[in-house]
Amino acid sequence: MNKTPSRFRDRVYDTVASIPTLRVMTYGQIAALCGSPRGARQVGGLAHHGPSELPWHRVVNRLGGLATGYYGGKVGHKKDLELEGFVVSDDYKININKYIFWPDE
DNA sequence: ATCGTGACCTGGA
DNA sequence: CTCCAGGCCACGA
Repeated sequence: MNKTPSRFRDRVYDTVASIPTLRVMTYGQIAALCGSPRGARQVGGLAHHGPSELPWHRVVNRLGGLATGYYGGKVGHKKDLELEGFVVSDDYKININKYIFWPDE
């Protein structure tokens, strides 16, 4: 009996895990896909306590900026992105409109 | 069980 | 792009 435990956090995990390489998704985007267009805040909260197995480094804010609370700060986030092959600006931002990814694509 | 905090977003001006 | 305010869900103590 389990009724689909598809909770918000479970969907977020699945969505983040579905992000391919060299692609990024915004918190609001994931939140909207999970059913809460205003629950972006929670996405960040899940990222803080969420499973480290997921590629949280592929998740950025709508401005393409890096996460403030990331492990090591924006610097650590920038490093992980570059390790994946991303091109991060000197302002710790990425070409969001170029790396942004939607599941429909 | 409650309370507070958090890696944010949207909309209007 | 900036500034202001409200909202959402989950986790830790």
